[in-house]
Amino acid sequence: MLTERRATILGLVVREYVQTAEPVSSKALVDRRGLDVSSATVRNEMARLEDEGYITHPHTSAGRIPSDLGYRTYVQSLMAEEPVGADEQRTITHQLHQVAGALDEWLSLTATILAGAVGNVAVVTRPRAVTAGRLRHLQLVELNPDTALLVAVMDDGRLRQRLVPLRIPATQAQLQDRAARLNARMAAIDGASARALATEIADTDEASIVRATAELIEEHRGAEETYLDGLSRALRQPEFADPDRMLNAVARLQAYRLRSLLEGAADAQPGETRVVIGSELAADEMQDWSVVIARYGDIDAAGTVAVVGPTRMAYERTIPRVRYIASLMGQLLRDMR
Amino acid sequence: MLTERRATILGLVVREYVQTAEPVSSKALVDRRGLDVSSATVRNEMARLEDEGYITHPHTSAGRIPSDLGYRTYVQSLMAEEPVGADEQRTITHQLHQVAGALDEWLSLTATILAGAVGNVAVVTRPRAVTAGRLRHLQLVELNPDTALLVAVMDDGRLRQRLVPLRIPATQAQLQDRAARLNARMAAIDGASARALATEIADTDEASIVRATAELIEEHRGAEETYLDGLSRALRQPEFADPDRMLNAVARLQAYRLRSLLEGAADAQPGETRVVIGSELAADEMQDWSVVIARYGDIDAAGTVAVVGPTRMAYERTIPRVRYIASLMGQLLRDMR
DNA sequence: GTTAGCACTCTCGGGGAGAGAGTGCTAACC
DNA sequence: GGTTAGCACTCTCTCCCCGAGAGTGCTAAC
Repeated sequence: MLTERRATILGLVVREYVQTAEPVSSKALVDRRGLDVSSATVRNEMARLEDEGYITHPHTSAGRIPSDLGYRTYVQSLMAEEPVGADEQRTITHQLHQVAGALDEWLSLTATILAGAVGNVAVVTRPRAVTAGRLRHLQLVELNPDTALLVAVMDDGRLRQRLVPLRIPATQAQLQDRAARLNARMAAIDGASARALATEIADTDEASIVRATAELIEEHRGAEETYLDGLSRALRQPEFADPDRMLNAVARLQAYRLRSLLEGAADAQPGETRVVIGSELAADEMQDWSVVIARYGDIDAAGTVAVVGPTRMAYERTIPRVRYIASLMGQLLRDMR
Repeated sequence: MLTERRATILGLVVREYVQTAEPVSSKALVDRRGLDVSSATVRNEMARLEDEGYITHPHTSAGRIPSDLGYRTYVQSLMAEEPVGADEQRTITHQLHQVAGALDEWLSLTATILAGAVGNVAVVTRPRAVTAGRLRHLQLVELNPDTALLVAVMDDGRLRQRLVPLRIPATQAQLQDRAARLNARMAAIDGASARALATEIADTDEASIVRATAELIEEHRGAEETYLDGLSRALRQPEFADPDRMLNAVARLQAYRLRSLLEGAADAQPGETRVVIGSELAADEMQDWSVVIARYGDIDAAGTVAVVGPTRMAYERTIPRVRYIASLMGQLLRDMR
């Protein structure tokens, strides 16, 4: 059972370790954290905490390090969140409004801001419709008489483009007409229906346009765009002092591998912030990592904001900042509509 | 003066050092590279080569390392390019054709392929029109009665989008008309003219659409999209065994810093491959790096392909591979039109 | 239950010492 | 005169040892 005093000590161990990255000794807690018991008492309590699995030992004569369970307990019940101060809020919103207009720049900027605020790697995914994969609108632009550029606007506001060769040359006006006709038949169509429609159409060029659209819709369903920043900052943390570990970290934070980390929050509601610590992560090779993750948006479209870093992470700072940025993004997304 | 024998020795030193990443001793050259003179003779020649600045010494009792001048001489006159074999060509073209259709995926794939082929970081930029910054076509899509999505197709085939709020609600049909009208007035317009045009227009909504278009055109002029891959592979090279150096490398290969490296080839012709070695790079902090760079495309639109890595680079492999990929991309680009 | 005291353990950094690798030079050789 | 064997010399690299220091766990006293 975690008595009040042991809980206090566990909290102090976590805080001290997060700050210094050194194993925490009983003496350090008494001296630097103002515990009013002796170091011997702390040692006894630490031994209990270790028995119960909250902290560990790198070796006999070293201080204590929180275990995943220790961090989990800390996050769940010991930690006091450090609110995002008024100044910091102002700075963040100010930075965020620098690029209003282009969604992709905005997302990449958000990753940069969040990474800066928490000193770790930040990941932001582009908002996607939950139902994602329907066409909102298509356009045809003449590039030359034999080729049209097909531009598909998807229901989440993203664009996809493809070149379509034309058997029969067409002018821009003709393409416009054709696009209008197709839009009428393909309102909010999904990939499968578009593919079915393509087979019914007699006109070769029109069929190939519809087929290309179907492909674009299907491609689009699977694609998740992620924006990442803060890698080189995060690598300065002492856990990566060893070149092998650093190399591992770089290799593992390639965008396409992040997907599995972010999946854990696919079912989270906007407003909810999740923390996944060390061994709680499904990926075996990420046992030293934690992820703080939130969804933003609403039923129409939602994306993910996350911070990824070593388990030794300032959770009390990171969690409210991820939550704050997620709520800001939700708001901005609503404003955009 | 570089006698024939000294040139041979210099070439061997470069090859051996590139392969082993260890300072090259006189004995190693005789034993492993089959020179038919004694190691003492090689030592004499090496001393001369060092006087002339082609190689250096990390310390008294260590072997020799090529200097930047040594590499330069090697690349310029000693090296025999290692051609891209038929198998390798087939593999590359096969991979490249996997994603024909979507330009951005194609570029990112190209970076991956090139990085794999040379074992270093590869960078590819999206082709841009030399005259870049003219509008090809604009489209308006209704999102809701008060907001339209402005999609601009630029003369290099890239898309830019922006939300435009509407004072007076409009239907898709009305937007279509308006787009057609504006396209007629704004054919191949550049940013400045578009901006001027905006002031002449009375209709508030139309003026704001034109203004937004002007902004998109101007944004577009400056933006260079770069695709990068191979970082974690390159970091495995022994020059990054030291964590500080590795960290530096990661920090420096952020896309936005690469721009200055690639600028050196802005005036290169497609087909030409340039090599910039160590101190020849303008950036002081990149003295240990080399860049092999080529332009691809033609007068209408051109982009850059480059490999970035330590000066100890297999130039004879890298150069032909960069050239080959660049020529392939030029070809594919032509096919797309 | 708390604490002082103390033996014990483990790490970390510094200091040789020795091995090994290479060079530069000299003198002999072809 | 170029080439080479031989050798002294230099420098690095690795291993090992040792002492200092940090911390713990336990015991006995409070």
